[in-house]
Amino acid sequence: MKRKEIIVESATSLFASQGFEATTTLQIAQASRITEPLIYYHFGGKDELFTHILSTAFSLYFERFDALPKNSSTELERISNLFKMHFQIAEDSPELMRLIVSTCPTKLHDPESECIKNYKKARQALFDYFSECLERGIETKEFRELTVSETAHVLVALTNGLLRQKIFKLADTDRVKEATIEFCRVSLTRL
Amino acid sequence: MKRKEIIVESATSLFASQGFEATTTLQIAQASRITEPLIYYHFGGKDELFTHILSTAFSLYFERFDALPKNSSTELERISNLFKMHFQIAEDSPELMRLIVSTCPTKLHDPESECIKNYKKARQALFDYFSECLERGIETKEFRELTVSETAHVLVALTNGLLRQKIFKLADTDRVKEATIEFCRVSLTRL
Amino acid sequence: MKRKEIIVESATSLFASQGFEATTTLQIAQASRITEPLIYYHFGGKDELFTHILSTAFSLYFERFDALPKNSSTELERISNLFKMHFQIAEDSPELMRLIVSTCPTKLHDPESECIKNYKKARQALFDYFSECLERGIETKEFRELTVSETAHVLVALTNGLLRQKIFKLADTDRVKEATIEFCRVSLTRL
Amino acid sequence: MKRKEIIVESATSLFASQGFEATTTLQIAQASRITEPLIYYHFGGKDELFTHILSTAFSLYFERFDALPKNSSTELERISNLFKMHFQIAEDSPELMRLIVSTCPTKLHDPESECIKNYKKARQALFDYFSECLERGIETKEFRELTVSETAHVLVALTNGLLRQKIFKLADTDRVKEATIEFCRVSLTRL
DNA sequence: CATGAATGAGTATTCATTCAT
DNA sequence: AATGAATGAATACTCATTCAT
Repeated sequence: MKRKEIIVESATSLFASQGFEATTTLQIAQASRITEPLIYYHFGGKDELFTHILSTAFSLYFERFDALPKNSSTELERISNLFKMHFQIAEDSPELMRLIVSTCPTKLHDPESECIKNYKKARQALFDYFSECLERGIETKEFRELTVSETAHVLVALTNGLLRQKIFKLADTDRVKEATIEFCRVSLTRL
Repeated sequence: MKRKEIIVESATSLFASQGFEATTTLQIAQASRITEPLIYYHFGGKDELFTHILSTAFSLYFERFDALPKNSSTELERISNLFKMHFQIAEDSPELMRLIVSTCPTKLHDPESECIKNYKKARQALFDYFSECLERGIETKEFRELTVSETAHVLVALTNGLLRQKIFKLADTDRVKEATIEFCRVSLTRL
Repeated sequence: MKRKEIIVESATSLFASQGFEATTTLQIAQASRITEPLIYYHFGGKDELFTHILSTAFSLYFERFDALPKNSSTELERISNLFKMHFQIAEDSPELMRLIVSTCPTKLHDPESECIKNYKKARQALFDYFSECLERGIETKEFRELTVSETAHVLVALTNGLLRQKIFKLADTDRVKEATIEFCRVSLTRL
Repeated sequence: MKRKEIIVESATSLFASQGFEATTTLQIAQASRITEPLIYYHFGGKDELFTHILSTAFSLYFERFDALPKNSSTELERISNLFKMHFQIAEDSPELMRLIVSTCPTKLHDPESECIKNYKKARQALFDYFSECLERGIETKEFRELTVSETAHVLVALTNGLLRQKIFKLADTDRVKEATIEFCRVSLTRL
């Protein structure tokens, strides 16, 4: 593996576990078994390195998001797909996801940061996805009558809560995944 | 207001918006219009001050939690009460709640920290509360047959997700509150 | 002597002999027998410390300039006074003068710097002083007919050249002072 | 133009405007559109590059100095020639001259440096030239009786002051040149 | 209760320089 | 002749903390 990639890996791991501020360039250098200036040579600085990693994380997230099947036999299946995708991405790239869910809030005071822009974009994508599913589901009588926007917000919150639970290993997730889908199925479908 | 209290207020605000690491004792001192040594006189240091504030935050949380009515006519109402309590506390003490939800994850690597202990304790309390409600509800046929533990985890995740949504002002929350309760009502109760 | 003053002294000496860029905060700290952060406590940084010293130097210069007797029996005496003043100030405060003549040019590319502003102000004062002397001298027939502005520029250049000669100890200055006055006397007066 | 020459040009410009210390090899490389190691390939390092440029500057200076006509009808003309030569060289090679007059003083603390050696050599040449002119002029009664050595120092100072004035564009120089020669003519020649 | 002065230990960053290719 | 990658040594500056008063 190239040294540039090693730096990214070490830094991702450190940022994810300690946060941006608590991670020093020296720690990154030592974890990568290189010297500090090389970080500057390849990435220009701590901030840029962080931004680089974060944009990788978001790219991965949006990639997975876009790869979701556009059409399914039922809207419940599409909702279920989204939940599963989140469980999966948290399993595949726990550190990158952790970076997103736990480091971004620290930077919320700067609404111009790439971090926050992507964070909001992701939230919006989630909201739009759920809204569309709900609307279509109601139209086709798959779902009961419900307030689309509000319920979409509930589902977004649920998704985020579950993602955190998984990332921070706060609960056995496999069976929770089933329960989540069942929970939503009952709530959304007519009977 | 006493200077000691002023320090606590300024520090809470700074810690909540910037995080622990990014907040300096100088910032706290300037925001409080006092000098740095006074922080040491009153609290012994930055860590102690943070711990002090955080324990206040958790005290407040557990206080509200314990103040929830033990008995209600229905278990759904008890669940509803818990949601409402979270919406309320996020409204009353946004900074303290923000401190809990966004600063604690940064400290997760140190499982011995007071922060993490309380965080897990709070999660457990939430889980136990939901578990009890679900069990009782199933017993009394108020709720349908469902897997208690898993569903409790779903409800915990939902609660956390909603709390974040409220704290970071990511959605209009009043109507989301109603939608949440309705969402759960339909999912949990028998038809 | 207070530590703050010690820092100023050491820094002046180092800046004067090595220039701004080549002088490090560590050198200043060691020469002052204090630690680096104290420089930041008292002066805010290397730049501010330099600016502080430089403004002291210019204050001293303008003070001496303003203290020159406004009226003399002859204009030649006034010109002579100005030369003597420069020889004197270079003798009394060689380091401060050295700072002005050798460090300012390095900063010429930033025309907004306090350094350059003062440098130009000093040049202008010199030019105005000589111009006035020449004008009056011509009026009273003390001096021959000559082009005031151009000759003033010559005298300014001469002053600067002499100041440098003295500061950098490039010539025995006592007798040069006499020769300078004599040189100008012959050139300016009629016969 | 060869890359080696481009480096010299860029470096000259940067050294002249910012000084030696404030100029980095990276700046030179970027200004030359080459990479840093090439500087080392061609010149061995920053110091050597600087020395190379400086010796070019002094070569140019001494060349012009030596090219001055050895004999003239009057000594005043020879003095005038020297002044004119300085005005001319400052016009032809402002950056090289600027390097000499403003960078050398920074290095004065190291009397062994090539820079200082040349600087003193140039001063001495100037002094000798003026001394010879004055001596001969007195002998031939072209000049009045005056103290040769001291007056030579005055003329050296004047030359330096004028050179600076020109280099740093502090005065309109064409008419100052005339005034300088006239100023000296009146002062030196018998009535 | 409060502060001015002071510092040890870091912290991100820069710079001249080297080396393998 | 030229460069991408890499580094040792330094550099300005920060921070939590202490202490005498």
